[in-house]
Amino acid sequence: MLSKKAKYALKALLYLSKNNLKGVTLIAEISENEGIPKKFLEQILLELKKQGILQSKRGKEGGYFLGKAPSEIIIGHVVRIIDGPLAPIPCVSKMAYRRCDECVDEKTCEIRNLFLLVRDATIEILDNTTLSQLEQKNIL
Amino acid sequence: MLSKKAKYALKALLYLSKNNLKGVTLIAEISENEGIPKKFLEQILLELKKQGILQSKRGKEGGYFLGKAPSEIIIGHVVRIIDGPLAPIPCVSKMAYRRCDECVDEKTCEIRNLFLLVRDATIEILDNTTLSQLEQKNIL
DNA sequence: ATTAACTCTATATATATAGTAGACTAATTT
DNA sequence: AAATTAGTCTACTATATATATAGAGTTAAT
Repeated sequence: MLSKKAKYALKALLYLSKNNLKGVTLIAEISENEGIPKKFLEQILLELKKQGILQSKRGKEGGYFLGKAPSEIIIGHVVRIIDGPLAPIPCVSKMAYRRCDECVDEKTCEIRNLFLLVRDATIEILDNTTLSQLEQKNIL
Repeated sequence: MLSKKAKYALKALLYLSKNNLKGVTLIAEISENEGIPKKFLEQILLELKKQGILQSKRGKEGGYFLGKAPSEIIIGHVVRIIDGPLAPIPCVSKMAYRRCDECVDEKTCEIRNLFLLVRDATIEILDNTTLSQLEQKNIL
């Protein structure tokens, strides 16, 4: 499940990507144009900045801009920053593995082996899509 | 994300499938063997019964048993019964579609078009796996 | 000095998840 | 018929997560 927070993050990144040549962009501008609550968006952008996805300029004439090229920003990475692991259950997570309490033998757990496939399919898509590729998806 | 409830449901179905020839199985037995809280499991099995996945016999000598053959029980169906839609966002859901509040043009929404792929990949796996196939997954 | 804009921490509210409790109903055994 | 066993149903509670909101603090340009 993609949270609204993560969806907002992706919307903001798309907006920033489209406006990247113009220099910095205000949080308020993104908020208004994309319909995202401003104070909520502040937190999201700050987190993306701390993770190196974005950069910012403070004070008057300040704003946000991309921290790297759109072709270098991986969607899976962004979603993980905001929502945590992509894995549908903790026991199939690479980044935040956690054993199941009840599980006797993980290797033979049928449910785990099935949802490993789901994880792999999800990761395959999201870790192989960059922000610049995402921009192209506005046409079917 | 697969909830613990849905994982419990799948564990219970696997257990019932393995014991299907023996006749009925007690909730208490499944609970003890699979480490699932009994009263919680009651609710889960009841829901699966209402949806035709399971059948039960009440009173003394009663218990649960599969409502159809393991090869007829689709894992995607079970997960939907317990957790709701498989779609990662409501706007890509077939069974529980809901438009996004902020979305201007859904067809050109890049995020939607990307997560349609994720949905399709997930559905492809879960709707093409039956309970009998899941049983086979205990070997790698 | 003033203003604009990002930064940081705390708090609030709503919803979902996970689990518990107890009374009720049905079927079997004695 | 009574006792026992086992599923059925409804309500409740606790905790966590998601979705914000508030406000004081910091930085940089004019």
